Amino acid sequence: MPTHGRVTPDATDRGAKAQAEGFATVRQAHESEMAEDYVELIAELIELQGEARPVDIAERLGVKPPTVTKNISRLKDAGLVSRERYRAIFLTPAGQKLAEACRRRHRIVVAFLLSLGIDEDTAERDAEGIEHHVSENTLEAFERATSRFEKKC
Amino acid sequence: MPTHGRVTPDATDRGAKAQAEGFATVRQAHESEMAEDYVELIAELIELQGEARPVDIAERLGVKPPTVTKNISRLKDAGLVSRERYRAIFLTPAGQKLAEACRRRHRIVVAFLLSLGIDEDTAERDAEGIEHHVSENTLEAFERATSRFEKKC
DNA sequence: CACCTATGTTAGCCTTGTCTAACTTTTAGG
DNA sequence: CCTAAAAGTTAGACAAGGCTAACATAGGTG
Repeated sequence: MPTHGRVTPDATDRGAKAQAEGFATVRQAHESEMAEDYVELIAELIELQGEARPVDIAERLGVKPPTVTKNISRLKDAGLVSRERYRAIFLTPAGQKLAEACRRRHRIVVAFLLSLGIDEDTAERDAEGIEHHVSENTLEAFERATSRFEKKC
Repeated sequence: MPTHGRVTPDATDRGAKAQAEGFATVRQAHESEMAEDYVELIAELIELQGEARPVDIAERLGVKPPTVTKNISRLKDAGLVSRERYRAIFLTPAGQKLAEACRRRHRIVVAFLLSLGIDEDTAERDAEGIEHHVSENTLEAFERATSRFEKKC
């Protein structure tokens, strides 16, 4: 018997273990967020301007240039970007693949929020945070729901 | 005229400044995540077992006890919990208020995901990450959409 | 009531991601 | 082609949030 005032889990308690796994998932997502945000932005900049330079990345991320230098070198170690000192940044095949997945996810989340009637600024802002925590499962549900809403259902 | 191969922002570019603000918002959300997760869980444990003890918090968060000790002392500094050494943890009025807001948000996000046809485990998991990045605006849209779906619209 | 085990804390380390200050390289203009 | 400004890097600091190892306390039980 439990020592304290502990009771059998009731209906609202999905169990400590499941909950712990959920939090672990969130912590893991946080670890890949930096990489995802960078490659997504790099892909965007290459599309927009032909190349991604640290100064632009810093401006759009709202961080200072040294932060970008340090993080880019981490991405290089991770095999996501290729780059030589003082030159523009490019994505490796692995980086391109990740960027494409992130951009797809981002597009789906934004489109879904817009279909809910949320204004564009809010949709973009919230999507930036939400996208890293959406499972493939949920993403597909978003896609289905978006078209349902678009059909004025 | 821009120096490089830079072009006038096209339709898909919402501007560097807006984008930077979005990322700043996400970074700010990350700073309050720890506090929100803890107070939410503490409230849950108090409801479930009458008190919140570090060992249970650690188990449910999936972290080790020393991590809980350190973070609880941060929350105490922030005025969200009250507690004496070696005793159970309780929420201050400020902590209770925050916990209530978090639990409401959590409930809304979960209910919304469920209404989309997502299974319970996935809904709980994704909600854990998503809830910290949902603006009040979006939260209200979720509420509206949930009832729309429940009406089998 | 003394002690063993659970629980809790302290100390110290690590990684991530941010910053400022100072230095280096590139590059555009005269 | 030389030089100043813009861009990039390095060095070093710091806070957050994890961890392990070792120590401290509280409380139920023999």
